Amino acid sequence: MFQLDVKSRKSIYEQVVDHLKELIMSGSLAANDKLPSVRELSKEITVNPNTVQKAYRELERQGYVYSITGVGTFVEDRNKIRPDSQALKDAEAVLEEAFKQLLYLGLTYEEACTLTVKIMEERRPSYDET
Amino acid sequence: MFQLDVKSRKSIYEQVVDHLKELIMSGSLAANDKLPSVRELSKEITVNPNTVQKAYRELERQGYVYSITGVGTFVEDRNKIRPDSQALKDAEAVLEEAFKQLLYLGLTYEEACTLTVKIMEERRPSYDET
DNA sequence: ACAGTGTACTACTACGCATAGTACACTTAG
DNA sequence: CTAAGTGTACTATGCGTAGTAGTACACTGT
Repeated sequence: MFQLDVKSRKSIYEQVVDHLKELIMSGSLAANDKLPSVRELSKEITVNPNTVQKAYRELERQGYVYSITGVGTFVEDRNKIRPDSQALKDAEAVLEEAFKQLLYLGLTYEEACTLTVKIMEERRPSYDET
Repeated sequence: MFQLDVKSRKSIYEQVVDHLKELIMSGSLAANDKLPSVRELSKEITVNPNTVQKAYRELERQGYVYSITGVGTFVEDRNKIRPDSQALKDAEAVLEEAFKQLLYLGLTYEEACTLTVKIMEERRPSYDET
């Protein structure tokens, strides 16, 4: 389903959350698709079932999936996912921080902007709109 | 000198590093300015001297300051600071990740771009070039 | 009935952060 | 020279989080 990066500063469950978010928001996983069960995915990516469950719980909390006891975990309709205002603020802060880091490294303002625009351009075709 | 955010996910020494980087790269601290001593700064922001020393050591490793035993720690000429290629790659990765997070939240590509540009604009006048 | 599912615990380990304390070499001011 | 202040380098300890391991229970569908 996806690969984990052991060298990442991100914890495993965070990586799982982000990977699944990407699959959902890019349309690779359609609404009401069934995710692998906690035990199944844990075997596939060789981590503890608890770690996967923690990721699923977080995804449900944020509204990306819904779970039915005894049945499975399913993808929420991505058109129903509205930007949570607090999460958006957090994401903005991370973005601003990242941009500042470029300046701290010694790049000029113009260089940093050029680089940022380049990164945005590279993400352009990946996300189709409905 | 600056304030710490106890609620931040960032560790204290990382916050110290980033704050000092900002002061250096923005010109608030001039080349060869003396930083507070390890013990002095630790008292001011009420943290352990070891924590401040860890931050100073990291800043020296990255080339932002230089230390002289028995004398103090001083600001490096910010024009001499060249973007370290590995650090630049890391910063790019963080930036890309942050941009992706905007899309995961349900923003359209255009909305995410607009927001990013806005954040860039807000940082424009802060950094004077030499 | 049974297998598979989500869910919820406890216990344990490993690791990084931060604190606390000590020590040493060096420099500068007196 | 002496003393205070500086950077530097350790050890030890407490703490929180992540991850693993194991178990248990309620529910669903065949």
